[in-house]
Amino acid sequence: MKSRYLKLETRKEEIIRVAAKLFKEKGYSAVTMRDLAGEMGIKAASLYNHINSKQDILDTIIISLAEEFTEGMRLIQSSKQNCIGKLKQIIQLHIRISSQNIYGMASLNNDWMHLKEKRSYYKKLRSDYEDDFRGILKDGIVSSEIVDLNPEVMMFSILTTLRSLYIWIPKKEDLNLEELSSALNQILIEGINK
Amino acid sequence: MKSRYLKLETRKEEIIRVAAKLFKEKGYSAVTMRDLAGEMGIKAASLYNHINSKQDILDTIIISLAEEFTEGMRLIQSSKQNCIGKLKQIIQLHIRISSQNIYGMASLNNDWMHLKEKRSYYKKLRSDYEDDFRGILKDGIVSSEIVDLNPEVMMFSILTTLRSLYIWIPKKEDLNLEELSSALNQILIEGINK
DNA sequence: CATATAAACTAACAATTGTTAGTTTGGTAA
DNA sequence: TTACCAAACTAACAATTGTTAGTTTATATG
Repeated sequence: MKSRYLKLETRKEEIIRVAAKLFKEKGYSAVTMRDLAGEMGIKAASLYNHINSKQDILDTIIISLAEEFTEGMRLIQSSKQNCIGKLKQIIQLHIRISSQNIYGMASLNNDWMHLKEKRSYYKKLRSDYEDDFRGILKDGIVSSEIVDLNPEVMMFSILTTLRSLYIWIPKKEDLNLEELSSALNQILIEGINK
Repeated sequence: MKSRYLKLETRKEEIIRVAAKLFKEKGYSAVTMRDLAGEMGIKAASLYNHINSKQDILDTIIISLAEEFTEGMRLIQSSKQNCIGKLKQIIQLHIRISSQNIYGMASLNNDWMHLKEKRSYYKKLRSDYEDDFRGILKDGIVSSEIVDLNPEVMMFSILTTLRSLYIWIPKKEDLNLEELSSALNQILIEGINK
């Protein structure tokens, strides 16, 4: 048996990574198994030695990311911080996950509707995440940490910005993640901070 | 000849409108001409009495919207206002166009990569738009109207929020556009306003 | 009535799709 | 050597794709 213990990435993981890159460029539906195989330097049929189906690749990409966000939010919720502190941690969370998985984030944002069995599970995770986010904002309003504006609009504004980081981070290699984090903290938070 | 003078919408326009709705739900690539025909209550081949190709539908949806944004920015630029005034008008512009064409905005955001001959033209329009936007922010920094933060991050934050309005507006029928406009003005502008 | 036209239809096409079956290759372990 | 196995291959499939050709239907105009 070929030893994988020293290897960083299995062949399967490599396929999923390359698939995510193609999905970002053209979207899940427009990427064919022959496109993916071509990018891997093999024939389409050979992919099936490693993966079960095209659908499976998408499921893996999206669900693993969604669960990562869920786990991140869980940790933030369980920490004893005020509203602003939690918001800053959410920004950090999005920057970290997005920068580590630029390609996958595109699928998470744009191709979740092509999930099948996993679709309702994904929607549950997303909905719970937004509920937590909204809760943090509402607490902040009650405790007068943030301005008393429609929490739905505040969440929408912050969250869509964070969800789009994957589009933007790769274009700005000169700006490091520390600077980005600092700038976003100011722009997104100070704005709603009393 | 059947009189169209009194009609609000030609059959072609109806097809394009329905197509945009389907494109929003599943993305351009995943929508088949049979899907579209089914939604119109006719057979796929019948669509071709009205439209030239599937590609043509996408081109029409995206380019007309992109040109609408370009024209809007042109008017804002030619008006004699300060930075903040222009930013508020940009917010208005996005709310107006997005609310009038919820479905088309999805294609503009997610399916532009499936343009063919029109792709470079689209990218030119978008790039020019962003240059104008950036210019307004830079002027605002020089004139001390807005805080001296990375204009790229500021533009990214505001613009991604505005570009995602189409996702969000239809879910919030209780919130009228006046309220939305007012809330966004506060959240997006006051935040960067000194 | 005769004609024209908008707008639907049926039938079919060539290409492309995801996937399967069965086979070959090359390296590793016994 | 021998056996094994991961990972590639060729060939093919049934279904689906966008689109074309030719025809029918219904309505409106002269």
